[in-house]
Amino acid sequence: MTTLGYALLGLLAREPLSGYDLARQLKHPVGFFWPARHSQIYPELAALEAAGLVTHEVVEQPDRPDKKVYAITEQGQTVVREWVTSPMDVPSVRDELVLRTYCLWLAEPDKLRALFQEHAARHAAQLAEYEGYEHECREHAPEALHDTWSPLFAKYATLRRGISYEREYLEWCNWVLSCITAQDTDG
Amino acid sequence: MTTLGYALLGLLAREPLSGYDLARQLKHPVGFFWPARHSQIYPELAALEAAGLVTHEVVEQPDRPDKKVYAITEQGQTVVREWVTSPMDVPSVRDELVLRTYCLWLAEPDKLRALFQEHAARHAAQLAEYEGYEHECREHAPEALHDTWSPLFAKYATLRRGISYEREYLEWCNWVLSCITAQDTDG
DNA sequence: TCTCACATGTAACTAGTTACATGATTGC
DNA sequence: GCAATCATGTAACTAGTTACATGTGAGA
Repeated sequence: MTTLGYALLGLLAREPLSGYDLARQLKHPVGFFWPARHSQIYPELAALEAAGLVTHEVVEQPDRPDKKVYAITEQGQTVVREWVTSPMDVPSVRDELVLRTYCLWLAEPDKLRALFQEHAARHAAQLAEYEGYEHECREHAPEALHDTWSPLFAKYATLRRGISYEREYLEWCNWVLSCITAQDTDG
Repeated sequence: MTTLGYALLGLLAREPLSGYDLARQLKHPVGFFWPARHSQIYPELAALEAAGLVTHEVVEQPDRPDKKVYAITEQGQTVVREWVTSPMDVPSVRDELVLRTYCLWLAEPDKLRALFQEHAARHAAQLAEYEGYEHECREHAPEALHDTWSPLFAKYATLRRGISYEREYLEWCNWVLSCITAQDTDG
């Protein structure tokens, strides 16, 4: 089993979805922490079905092309439930901006400032998007936030992580900017 | 050029190193944001040399096996300097713990608590390590922190990022723990 | 003698990306 | 007629991981 396989099972444990819908969810909002393209999703679904973890039925749509709607099986539910709390190896984080920061002393000051300004803007935008989702969550289902074992709380918890991650990243970008701007005339 | 190639050039822009030394640095401290194994590093060095970005000389050591010490060329310096501020596509972040969090409603409460306790401990340990490096940095070369275009400031800047990242992650783990512990009897 | 750190490589595999490929239906 | 969204697939490539492979020298 690949991690993507578990990701798909996790989504299908909430509701039956087509490959297309799964691809959409793996862009927003799940895609913020586990993105995947359709070219990876379709073969993975076939593998999950071969393993007996999901089934599909073809749903005919009058106004749109037919689709295959996948549903999780009993066995699939067992597998995903076990996975959630199974031992995890230390994840490897790769961040190209931090790598570039390690080499920042080589760069031209003006271009460097532009780079960090761009990233600050990106993270500010992402933060705003997460905060929008969080607001929706609070408005739409405030009771879910108190039921820790509801799917909605799980979504809320990932949003909290996204928000604090982006806020922290943004603050760091601004700190770097303040450092490299203070020494404007040195470069 | 791969990102690893630039990472190696960035390290060699600071000082000449052997493949073995590069591998060590790509575990600690650079490895915290761009890990790589020796099996990837040695072929990459050969590619960089073929492209004229680095050269090597064999250094004989009386007490240890001979080694190839790589040095960056003029051309290599130009390439790495350009790269630092070149346009960057939006990086894709994959975090399996956040993915699992999205599925946390499926899990057994006790096991889930254990999972988050383990991760909280990991991030606390990583935070302590970064803070140790930062302390060293401050003690050893306090003047570097005021010279934004020194290699030491660049290192310090990545450390600041590591520290705030780990602190934020740790806080989030503890927040999740407080949520799932408050509802102890529900599961 | 055995283990550890130093030192350098190759081979096989896996996950993920990019590109290729097809086709329905709606709205401009 | 053309572009956009919905819908599903395959092929080729790239980066990264795991495993295989070899050898030196120091110290216990």
